[in-house]
Amino acid sequence: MTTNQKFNFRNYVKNTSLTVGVNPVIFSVSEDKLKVLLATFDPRLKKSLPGGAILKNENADDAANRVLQETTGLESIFLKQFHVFSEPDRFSYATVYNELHEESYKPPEDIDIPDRVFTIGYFALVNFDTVHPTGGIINVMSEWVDIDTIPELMYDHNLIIDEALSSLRKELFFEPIGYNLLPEKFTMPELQRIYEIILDKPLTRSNFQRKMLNWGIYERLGERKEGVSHKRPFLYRFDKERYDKAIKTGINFCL
Amino acid sequence: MTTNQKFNFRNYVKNTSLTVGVNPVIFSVSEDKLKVLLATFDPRLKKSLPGGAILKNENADDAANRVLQETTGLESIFLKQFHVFSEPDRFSYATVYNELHEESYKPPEDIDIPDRVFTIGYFALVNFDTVHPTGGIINVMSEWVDIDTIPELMYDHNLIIDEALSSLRKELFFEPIGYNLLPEKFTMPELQRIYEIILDKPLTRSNFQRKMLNWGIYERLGERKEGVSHKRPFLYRFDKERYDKAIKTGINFCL
DNA sequence: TCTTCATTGTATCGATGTGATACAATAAAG
DNA sequence: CTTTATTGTATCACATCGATACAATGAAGA
Repeated sequence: MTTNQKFNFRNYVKNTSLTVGVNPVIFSVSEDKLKVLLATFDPRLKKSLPGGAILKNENADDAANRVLQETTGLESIFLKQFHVFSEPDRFSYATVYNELHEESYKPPEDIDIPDRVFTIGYFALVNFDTVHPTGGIINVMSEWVDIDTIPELMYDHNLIIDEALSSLRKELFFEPIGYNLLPEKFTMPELQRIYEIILDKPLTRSNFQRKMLNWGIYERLGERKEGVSHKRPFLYRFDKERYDKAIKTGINFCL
Repeated sequence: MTTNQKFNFRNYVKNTSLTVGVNPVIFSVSEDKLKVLLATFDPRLKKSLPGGAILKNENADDAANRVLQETTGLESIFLKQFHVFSEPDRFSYATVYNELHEESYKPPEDIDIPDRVFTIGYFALVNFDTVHPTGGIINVMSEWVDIDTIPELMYDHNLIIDEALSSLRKELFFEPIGYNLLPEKFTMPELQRIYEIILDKPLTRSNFQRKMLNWGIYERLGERKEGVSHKRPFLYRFDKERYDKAIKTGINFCL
């Protein structure tokens, strides 16, 4: 235990102009593909993730939920913070202006433009069919893009998506979150496709079904799926009560 | 794909005075207990985690490493970001001044004091014996405290420690990080105690040993531990090459 | 020197879980 | 009525797991 010089506020280097924002990576599955919602800020620029600054009275989760709501119209869906991106030069409005080929960049004098922006990465899971993408507040429009064909994005947003996907895969080991990508009622084969698409590898059908049933967190409904040209699969629903009970007795969701 | 109003910088609410910092939760094991390094900023105040602001040319990892170095003298040890704490009112210098019972708080006029501080939580694993705690730059001193007897801390630092411990436990499933708490050469019973202490539950000795050997990431050295009044256990060392190989072929580190 | 005692390395047993395969049931399409 | 694709479930061989047993060992104590 050693004693040091006394703290002095002057030792802090103040970042003169700083913003902290959020960037949700919004995943969905459609047409057998994992998709991410990308935003267009200006058609002349590269695409980017949806995002926004954290406002005065918000915490980070509030901000992420707000951006999600603005962008997808959805509330209270699966949303999880996964990483902060903090490189000093990760963000600069000068870059944006240069890409717009506006005459040499000079910051507007009556507006505060941050020198530095931290962003907190979130990943969200939504059911494709319930979303009607809008541009939110700050973007012109947004659209779903296959995870395999993501173009070069603004700032470090390609990195953010990579990290989001790997965090999503990790999270599958701790929480059975796949059902968030499906409608309320779903079949086992549908759930299996979700896992196969996220993990990008095939799973054995009978073993997958056995494991899901053993978890005991899905309620088999009386009905079966209609309109299929073969044996009709059962419909299931995620059962929060059974899930809580399973958690208490200690279950692991490894595949 | 819908079109929205054009982005306007004025829609951003600028946080007039903002700091982003880091708070490493530094874990070690000693005397069969999991310990956390706590700092004292002023003896009249509650204790807190070590921490500091992210400087102009640093990213978050740089800052966390710097604080760790300032506090423990150690470099390049296990350090991992786990969560951002962002409540609007989580931090206020006014509170600090009030606790000091200084006459009604008035911010110093020549110094920038942030209205709001975000902090990025890190957890670190260090070998107790190699650390000689100092107060770092901003604290008077620091000391090890048992995880079971953490007192009420400043700000939201109790919450940060709780989250750090649960993140540490999660991480054990993905990476065999326990050895970071031990000296370079260690025995299997020593490693088992680390896991038992972190997970706070007993493990069966023979099965633990079998599993560790099956992972094939620890090299058994020729020597055995000396000076024990019973059969001398083998010494092992974490083998980075074997670890990388095991990762490639896909291993899971569940206990 | 001999005995005691705590601890370690390893083998083994039955129970449980896993991957792979098989097969009957079923519902629309032809 | 047959064909075809898919589903629910059973089963087999094998791996892994928890629990127990036991010989080996090295210092401490008699």
